[in-house]
Amino acid sequence: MSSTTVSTEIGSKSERAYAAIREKILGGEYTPGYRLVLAKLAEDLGFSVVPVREAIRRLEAESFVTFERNVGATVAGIDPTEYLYTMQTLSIVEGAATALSAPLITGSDIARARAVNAAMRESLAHFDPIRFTALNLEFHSVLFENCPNPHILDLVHRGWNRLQALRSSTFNYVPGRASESVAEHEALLKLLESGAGADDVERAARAHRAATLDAYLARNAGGQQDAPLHEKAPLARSL
Amino acid sequence: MSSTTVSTEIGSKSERAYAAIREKILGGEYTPGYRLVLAKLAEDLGFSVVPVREAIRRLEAESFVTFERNVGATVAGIDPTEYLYTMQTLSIVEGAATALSAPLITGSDIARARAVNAAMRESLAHFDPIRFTALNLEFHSVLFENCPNPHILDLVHRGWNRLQALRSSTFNYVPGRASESVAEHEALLKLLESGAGADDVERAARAHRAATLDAYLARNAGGQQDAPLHEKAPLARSL
DNA sequence: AAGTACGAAATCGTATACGATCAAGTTTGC
DNA sequence: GCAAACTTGATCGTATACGATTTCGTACTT
Repeated sequence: MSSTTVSTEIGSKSERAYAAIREKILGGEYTPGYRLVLAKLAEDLGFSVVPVREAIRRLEAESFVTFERNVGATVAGIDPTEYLYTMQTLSIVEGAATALSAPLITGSDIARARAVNAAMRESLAHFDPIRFTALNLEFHSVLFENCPNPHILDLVHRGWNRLQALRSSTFNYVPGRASESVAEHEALLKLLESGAGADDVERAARAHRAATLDAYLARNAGGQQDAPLHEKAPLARSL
Repeated sequence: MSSTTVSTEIGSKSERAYAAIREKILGGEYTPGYRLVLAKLAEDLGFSVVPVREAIRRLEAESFVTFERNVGATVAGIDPTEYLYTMQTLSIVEGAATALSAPLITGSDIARARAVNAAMRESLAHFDPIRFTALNLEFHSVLFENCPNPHILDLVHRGWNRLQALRSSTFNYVPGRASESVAEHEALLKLLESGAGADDVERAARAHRAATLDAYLARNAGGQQDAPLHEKAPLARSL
């Protein structure tokens, strides 16, 4: 990243520290469980502890790290329950955002989404999950970014960030689900082209995400420690 | 000066500063537009500027104040557009929370809600809008607090906080709407007693909030500066 | 008289220092 | 040998100080 940040560094040090730490978490340099020590971070990043502390508190608010008083911060880990909560919440807010976007979507938007979906199918054939995940975000972005309510849009972005923080692309991988997803994308586009009502769009968008979650839950049900998730599984399907 | 850290005081100073400032905003001591100067706040509260700054940043994240670099924080004001965004977002997340709570609700929950609703009707007869607003939160809390997804519940709480920060109880007052609201509450309770499905509960909960928003929009449409809100009005009804 | 340049006051942003608190390892008493 | 109390090391929490930035008033120019 950084794309040649010119000599005049933009933003306050708190903001730069936030961005830097966030990148290192998402980039995998700081793996879940890694302890983020203020003094060490400040040393590494070249800042003082105060802006680093502010960055950490912000990352805590966005659930990238957990924070314990007088103990410190650790990178948030992969937790099946958290994954379920996040996916369910995202199914709700993203469904709403997509429905609110639908009336404003243009033909060229749909064309672009269709091109992205084609690229997804291709990346699937080449076994490139990284690219697939990136394209998946791009596809859905086209569908929800026209949402005229910035609060809802913000919640959607937070949800996607959280999924990234959970490393869901490798975490929730379920064989066969990816190709299903591509097919559902095409169905979604057809629905939008047909000028369907907001309710139908919302339902379809929710169902799409719920299907991914269900696939994950179904796989885990066959696994070993299935008690806690089974108990909450109905939540995934109820909406 | 903090030579004797009295054990009665709990939480870090940042947290206490946050709580104190938040109370003063909600209590009306700091009205919208009021400039929150770090040094002055620190003086008033008896803390140093660092924890106060942290508190301010947190309040900013929750939209209680707006913050501008090198300028400072001001208490967020009443903005019809923000009100619309907040109500619409709340209709979505609260609708979902209520629907997810519905299967877990007990008979005594419903009895309590009904009692609260009776008190609302009474406070309406005595022209006590403060009490009415407080009871309204209590009523809805009974309906959504069983939501097993803490992320969604958190979003609902943020929405209600935001409404408080906007002072919606006086801001959005529409004659006649309050009594309608009480009637809709009873209908909601009957729906829950009938064991309706999650979809129906969600729709009803959304419609209840959308009706309040609609009443506000309808009143404002007859007002003076109606252009910007009219443009966004369809959003309110679409979900 | 209006607009601009400049300077002083106000305020935020961050560095540094030190006290407070917690976890863990070590000693002591039984 | 084991448990409880103590010591120690690491880390956070906050106060204070100072530099950076913006704002606003004032004088100067046109």
